[in-house]
Amino acid sequence: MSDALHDFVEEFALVFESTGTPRIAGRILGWLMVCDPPEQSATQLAQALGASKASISTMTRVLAQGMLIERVPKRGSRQDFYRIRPGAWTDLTIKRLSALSIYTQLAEKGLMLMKTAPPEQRVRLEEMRDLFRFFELELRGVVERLERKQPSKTKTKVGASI
Amino acid sequence: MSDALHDFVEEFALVFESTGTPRIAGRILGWLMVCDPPEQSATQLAQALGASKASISTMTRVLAQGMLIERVPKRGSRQDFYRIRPGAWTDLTIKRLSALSIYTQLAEKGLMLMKTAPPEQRVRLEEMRDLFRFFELELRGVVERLERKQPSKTKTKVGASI
DNA sequence: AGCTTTGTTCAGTATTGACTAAACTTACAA
DNA sequence: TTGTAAGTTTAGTCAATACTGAACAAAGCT
Repeated sequence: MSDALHDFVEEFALVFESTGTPRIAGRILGWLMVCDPPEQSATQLAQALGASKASISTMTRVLAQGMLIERVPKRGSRQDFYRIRPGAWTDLTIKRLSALSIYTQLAEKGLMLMKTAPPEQRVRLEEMRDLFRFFELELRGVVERLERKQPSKTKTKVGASI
Repeated sequence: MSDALHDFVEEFALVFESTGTPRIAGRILGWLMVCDPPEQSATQLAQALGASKASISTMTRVLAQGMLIERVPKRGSRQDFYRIRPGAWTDLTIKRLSALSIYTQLAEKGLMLMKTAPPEQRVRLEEMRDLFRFFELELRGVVERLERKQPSKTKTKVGASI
């Protein structure tokens, strides 16, 4: 693995780390974005990234649960091979954007509690709620346009947790 | 501070914590969204949230730098009063969405490194780049429509770091 | 059966960072 | 000047957690 590529993977990992995932998960993702061949065994990953088998094992599991990577079977080998799941970025980003709706819910919950409060007390939460409702609405449009652009790739699954 | 309100503030803080900010920052924000009156002194915050003056001091500074709250001067008192900055949520969310462009840049940087690689090696990064370019473009539309909706509130400053 | 390769689990380490207490500063008031 | 009320800074504690090493498990090969 070349030095420049190593730096790229590291930067990738740092960006990813800033969103809450452990650094090794980001390294795996970054590496799987550029490696040759695109499928890599756990052992290869551990070697390329200088990480322990233990880390690779747990992180591949997490990433696979989060639908970012997938196990790919390989005839004649009992190693586990992993690769970036097609559509991973689309799904991940839409999932994260959808998560904004939690702020709508928060504002609504707060307004319930302040039912009897005078209007000037409520405006703060009302503005917040309206804003995030707007974003929710806009997101629907974005997803629709994206689906029109790449018919196969957008299949936002629910339940995955990254 | 009522029990239900206390729970709300705590939930608010937890949601916020999941995006990387320390819990007390979320508590301050949540409290400032519902408190009466909407301006609160550092001492009041410390008391209402059961936090140390030290935490309040550092966190109000961070939140103020991040343009989420603002100091409001009060005639005849030398206490510092804070309140939610109008437009805070709008600016914060747009800032976070704009931050997605870092992924475009990541993909582009990777493609630079893989200039000479065969196309089938590059598709992974190309798809990623195209996707985030699409999101960047869409975001511009969203911001535009938002500005039309609330002319005064969207003035996305740069440089603030939350 | 024994050996080797691969991956998983678990206990322990080490680092990060949120939070506080206490000392320090500033500013007003009597 | 002394006292009080507010906020800031700093040093230190505590908890969370990422990561590893080593023991373990499974699965093929000879």
